[in-house]
Amino acid sequence: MSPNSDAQRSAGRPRAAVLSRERILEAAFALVDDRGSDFTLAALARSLGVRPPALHHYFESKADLIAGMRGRLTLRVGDPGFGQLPWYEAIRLWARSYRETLGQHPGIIAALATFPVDGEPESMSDYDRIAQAFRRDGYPEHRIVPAIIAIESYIIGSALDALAPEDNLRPFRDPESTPVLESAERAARRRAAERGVPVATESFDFGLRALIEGLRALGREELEAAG
Amino acid sequence: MSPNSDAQRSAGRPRAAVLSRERILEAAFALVDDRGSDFTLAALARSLGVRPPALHHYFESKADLIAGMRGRLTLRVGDPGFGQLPWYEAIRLWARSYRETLGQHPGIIAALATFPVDGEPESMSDYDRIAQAFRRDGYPEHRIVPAIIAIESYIIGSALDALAPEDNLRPFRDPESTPVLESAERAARRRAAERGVPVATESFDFGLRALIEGLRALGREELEAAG
DNA sequence: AGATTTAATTTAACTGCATTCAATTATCGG
DNA sequence: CCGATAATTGAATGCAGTTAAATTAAATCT
Repeated sequence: MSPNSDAQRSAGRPRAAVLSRERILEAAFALVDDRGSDFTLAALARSLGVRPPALHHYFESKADLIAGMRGRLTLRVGDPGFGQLPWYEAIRLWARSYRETLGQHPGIIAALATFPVDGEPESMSDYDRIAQAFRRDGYPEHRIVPAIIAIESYIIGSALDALAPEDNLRPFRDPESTPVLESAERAARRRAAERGVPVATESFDFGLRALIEGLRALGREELEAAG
Repeated sequence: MSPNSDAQRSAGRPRAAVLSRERILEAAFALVDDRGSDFTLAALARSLGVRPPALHHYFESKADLIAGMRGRLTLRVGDPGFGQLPWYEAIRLWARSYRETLGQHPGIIAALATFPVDGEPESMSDYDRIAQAFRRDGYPEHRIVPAIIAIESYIIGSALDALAPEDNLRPFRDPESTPVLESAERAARRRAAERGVPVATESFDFGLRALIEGLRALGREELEAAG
């Protein structure tokens, strides 16, 4: 938490190591979560009481650092029990957890979206577990991957949507020219308020339920059609 | 098309204007579509046979330029007939068109996602037309906006997913550790090949149908429950 | 224990980017 | 034809990520 005492370290190896991959990642998340400060290596180094090039000793590049952050995120999502629950229940929990994890670190979303993915080996086994659940429950083989991709796309799209400066800018919209949208939005807000949840969360949940329902229905349909 | 003859223009106003907002936007799309070349003002200026500062005469900043590109994109999506068709048919056409438009300019997706949105006034009236169709068809008022957001999130997430370097990196994945995923993916590919469409398109369409089906079902459900 | 290698930093420097400012040259309106 | 304005270039600024070399400490070897 402390911005570090700025007793300028002079050149040379310090008695005890100041940095580590872990410490850097931790500070990176703290920085990225802090709206207002921009996510630069200089700012990150400053928050660690260190000069920018020191970071390159632990991460080759900024892209490498972000890849590390991604890895940490997927670890946090975890497995809600694809082994025991039917896919459509497990994946709902998984999606909620995924979104919540992304939502806790809004700054990284754009970075994840922007920076090239270089074949995240860790998260892939997660996806295999999910695919197993679909197959076990008799989902059409050729629809398993599309279904998983659909859900992930929805999650990431929702996370990005949540990034937009929302309420700050909404008032600028001219209520005269979009009356229906306006009143529909009020209704949605009222509903979320009654439930005591943020409107974005209520909205996300509704769409998620719809998507999963639809995936179930289409899966059943194709099985019956195939006889 | 021509990369411009590089007869260095010397300082001062030229006989006829070399640039215009239109010409710059056109070149910007051409540049952003060209994978490999990165989307910098310097590169854009070069493609127009001009020095970088000249661009600032027409666009205050890069963010401003990107806002201009966004405006052009929303124009291209257009209205598939929300006035005549039921919402669930019109929105399917709209979603396809939206995604295709994004897909034609993959480079801009990340930019759109990354750069701050400053309250696009144009596209909002589109959303109002869509909301009108939902209401006309008796969709629950408080679910109209969530439904629209769900679909848009799905589209944007899908567009981003399509950005990932796909087939280039997939082979690196260890088939041993993700056998189910592997075979499911082969099945999906085979299916798409039979239909003669790109696998990403087939996958997008499946998810879109599922989402729309689910939104219809949940809408009906809530009406009956309230009924 | 001393010499050598390796590790963790800093300092200095480079490159490319968006952007700003002043200078330059042309057109346009009176 | 003269001043104002428009469209460009040239030079310069500041910040980003990165690289290379210098510096100091620890770890390893003999």
